[in-house]
Amino acid sequence: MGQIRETGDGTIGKALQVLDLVADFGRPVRFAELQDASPLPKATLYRHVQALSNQGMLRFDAATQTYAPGLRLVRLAHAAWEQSSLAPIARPFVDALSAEVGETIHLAQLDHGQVLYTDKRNATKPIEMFSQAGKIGPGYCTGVGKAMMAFLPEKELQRALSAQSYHPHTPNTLTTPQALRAELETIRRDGVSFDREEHEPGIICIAAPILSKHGRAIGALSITTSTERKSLEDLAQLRLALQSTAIRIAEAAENWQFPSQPKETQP
Amino acid sequence: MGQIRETGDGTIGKALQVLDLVADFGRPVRFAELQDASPLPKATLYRHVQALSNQGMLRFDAATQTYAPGLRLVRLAHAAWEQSSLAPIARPFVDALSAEVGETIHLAQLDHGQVLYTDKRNATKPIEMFSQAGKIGPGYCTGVGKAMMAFLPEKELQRALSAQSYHPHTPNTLTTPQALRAELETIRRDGVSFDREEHEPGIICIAAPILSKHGRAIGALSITTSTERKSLEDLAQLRLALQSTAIRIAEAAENWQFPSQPKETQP
DNA sequence: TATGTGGTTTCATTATGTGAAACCTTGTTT
DNA sequence: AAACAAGGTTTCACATAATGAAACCACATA
Repeated sequence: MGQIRETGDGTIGKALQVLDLVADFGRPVRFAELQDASPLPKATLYRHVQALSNQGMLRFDAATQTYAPGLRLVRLAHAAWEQSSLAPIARPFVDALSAEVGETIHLAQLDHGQVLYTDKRNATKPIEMFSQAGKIGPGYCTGVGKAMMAFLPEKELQRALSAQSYHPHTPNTLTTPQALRAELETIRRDGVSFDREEHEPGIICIAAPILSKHGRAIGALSITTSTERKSLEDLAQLRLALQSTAIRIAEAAENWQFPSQPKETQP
Repeated sequence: MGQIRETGDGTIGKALQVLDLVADFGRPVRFAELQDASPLPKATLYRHVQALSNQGMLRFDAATQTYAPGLRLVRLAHAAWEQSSLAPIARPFVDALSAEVGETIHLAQLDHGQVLYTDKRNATKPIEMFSQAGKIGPGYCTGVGKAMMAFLPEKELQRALSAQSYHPHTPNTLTTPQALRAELETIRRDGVSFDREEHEPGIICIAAPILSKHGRAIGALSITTSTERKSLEDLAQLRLALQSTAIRIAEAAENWQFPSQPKETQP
């Protein structure tokens, strides 16, 4: 949702701000709507929208006179997903865990204090694509979000803490930075986090961070279920399976060198 | 001032060109590599790469001193995939076809003369995400590419024809615009296209365009298999299933109105 | 210590983006 | 039909912001 990103990278920053704006609408938008939502003056906005459309970053539908994010993004995201996300490395491990526990699995990474889902396995519906990957979620009330925030260096943590909305999605939602910080302390000790119906009623999960060798959270993994199917105690039983998968993903990530790395010539 | 034809859209175009460049490397790249591959002068390139990194469109890995496409793209692509691609609309139909024929299904759209895959169902491996969607392929030697090009208006067709590389991937590849144009003529009559091991030896497919009510190709659908599993004649048997699915997707797309369209909004 | 390669910053120059306002275009009201 | 309004596009004088040659820095390797 309303994602505030530092502007100030000149024209490029402004143009990308426009791109975000269109994406955040979640539906095709008319120019006038963009104008209302953007601080940029009409003419500037117009030219940027124009340039982005020319470039395929936006798609202009002549019939409805609306702009939507363009297909070029899908192409670029393919590269991003393969290179900048944990997903390709984690995939076999996630597959195995999915088969083992038979519940919904999420793989997530932190992006500017928000949770970005980069992979998913659904127990019942086997096929999930961009419809799930690329989705964003809040950090303060999801298992993966809390698991990652718990292992953030103080400076980044502060930024992340203040970037949260603390909207009370359910009675269980943590609604203050203080409460969240206390919870993160516990999570840091335990090594796992729980979502106790904090985001959606009836939905619970257990999550574990994927830690680099320096103890930084590079992602998180979760097992999600509904209160109808399982209890929090049931989920706690899966802790070992979850954590060992998370650790194995971390190891794989550490050893990961991109195919044909332009390394120094070997002796 | 009367100038030579501009290559891009000013600064925005150049920056996106840089983004493409990084993505096309397919692996993390050093600055110097980009410099070699880009016409932009060092300083300009540097600043653009800098701005894109700040903005999360690129990710700079301090350890390896390399740039890779950033996660922000994944988030944006999610929106693009949902709004600008046929995939969400086509999904249930693709599911059904996949279940019916038990072979690999591709959904593709045309993007600047190139084939952009926006969905896939694999008979054997059920899970495919960004690893497949977002991939691009050539237009002149794939079933979906030819199916879509066959229903392009002349002007766009010419551009698409001249955008092809005509690299002879196999002995069966069509290697001239003339040969391709003739083939497209046939396809336009038949309503389906075949890939007769033109892209990869042993891989064949049957594809059908997804046509708008004006006869424009808005996408294509294919059933792919290997010569070991099936023959071209076998694939031809699936023509009806394929075409009826394509038609149903086209209908669904025509009737598609984005949820809560901002039609008239004055109270 | 020299030498080279990869990366960052400077600075004068001007191309480029900027934004108020005028201007079309299309659809609606009187 | 005329008048109006809203949405969208173009103009133009101006100043910001991008440019690119070259200098500079950091850190390797010889």
